[in-house]
Amino acid sequence: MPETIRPKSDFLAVLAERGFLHQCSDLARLDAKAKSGDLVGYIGFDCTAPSLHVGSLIQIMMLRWLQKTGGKPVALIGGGTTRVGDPSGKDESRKLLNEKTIEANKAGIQRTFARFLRFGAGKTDAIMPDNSEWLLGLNYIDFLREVGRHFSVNRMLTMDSVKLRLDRDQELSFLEFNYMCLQAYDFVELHKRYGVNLQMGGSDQWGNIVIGIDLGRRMGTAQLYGLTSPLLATASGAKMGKTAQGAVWLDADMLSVYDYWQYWRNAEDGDVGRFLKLFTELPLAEIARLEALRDLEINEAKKILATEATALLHGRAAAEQAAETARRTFEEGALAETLPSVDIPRRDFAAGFGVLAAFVRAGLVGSTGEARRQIKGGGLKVNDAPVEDERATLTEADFVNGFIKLSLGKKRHVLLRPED
RNA sequence: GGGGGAGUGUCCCGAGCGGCAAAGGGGGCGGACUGUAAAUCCGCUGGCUAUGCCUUCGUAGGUUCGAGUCCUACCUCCCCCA
Repeated sequence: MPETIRPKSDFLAVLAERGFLHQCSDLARLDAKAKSGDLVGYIGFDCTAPSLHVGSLIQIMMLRWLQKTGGKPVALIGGGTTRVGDPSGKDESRKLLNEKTIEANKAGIQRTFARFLRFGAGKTDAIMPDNSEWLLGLNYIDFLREVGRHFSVNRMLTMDSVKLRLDRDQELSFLEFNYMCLQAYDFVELHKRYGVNLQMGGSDQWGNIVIGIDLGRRMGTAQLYGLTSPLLATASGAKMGKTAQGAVWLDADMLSVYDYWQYWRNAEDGDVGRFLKLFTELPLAEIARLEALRDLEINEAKKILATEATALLHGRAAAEQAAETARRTFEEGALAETLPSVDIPRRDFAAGFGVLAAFVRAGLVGSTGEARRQIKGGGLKVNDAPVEDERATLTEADFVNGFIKLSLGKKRHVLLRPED
């Protein structure tokens, strides 16, 4: 459907040609709105973790493009909804996060946004409100009378997210059912407070967004718009953002710049073009050239993807350093002292540091048992030599240029750094 | 309210005559092959101070030399009837 209309606004043109568009509530009028330059778009983010991960990157990029094409981006933090706890996590005893944790998480997430968006008080400067500002003070009866009467249960029952659960006889709690109401209310409230007129999100948010638009109409706001991005999966169908080591975090404290670079470097061939369009700002002509590369040559495109995507998040210098670290490690087989490292007190090596414990400490394996198994399978190396004996120990004699290099498989490396 | 069924390795799905660290998948990790890719093949996929010890099958008790397996109560979910 995006192909049928040629957007006239820069914003929608960019989204369409770079592959961000999935659904849109009223493409033509939204296009006109964007062209007139008073588009204020928001996307909601949870703050259940101290950092966002790659799964949110596509949304962040949409906000970034919005700002770059003359709109105002609003990154809504779900401080209020986080306090309730996302009920979709099955029977997983939803841990209620305390206020302090939520505040800390917010701070972490804000750091990431500051990389992609320009915050401030100007017309197109980004803002980051928190829905706890209006949700926590809600009075149930008042809410029902003023807002609740505008929700049509008939309509809500036809929403995919609801229908799916009902059809499969899966429980849908009242709390969950209300989740979309709160989100719809957020939209209207953001419109009143900040003039927000567009909500964006992943395709799974479509229903919630539409309900918000409806609510706005019934409550007499100006016309609101909705737009979703496609659900991202890798070419072989896996969900994005999860790797062996867990989520691909955007905060450098939770995932090193080097590992972030590696994540993109290891993209599948079939994903390179799409990822370049979504997660870098290279011109489309350049991307077309890169994605046409085949076989060995596509590795060059992957390196560019990794460096460009990393540069957006961590800065050009850090990205180039990660690229250089990878080059030394993989292409020269040399020891790059810029690999991720772990500090170990020097005295631990005096009596010999057990290899099993060393790999656990480096975070490459989760337990000594796993280390043992990996040794059996030939997966662990110390200074590039396979570990044969699980009882081996590391001593001062093993230091090469001041480090001991531990490897899991061919790709994951960590340096042990003695600490006095 | 009555009747019937189900909850299994804390990633998921799922088998399990009283001897079980528990079949089989998926996913993940490692190895081989490659290009730090995909596909394919092989191995691994509770913890530890490790020829042994500890902890796991919804929860709590009980029977037994021994319980995921039998009994009792409870919790949660599903189906049928009212």
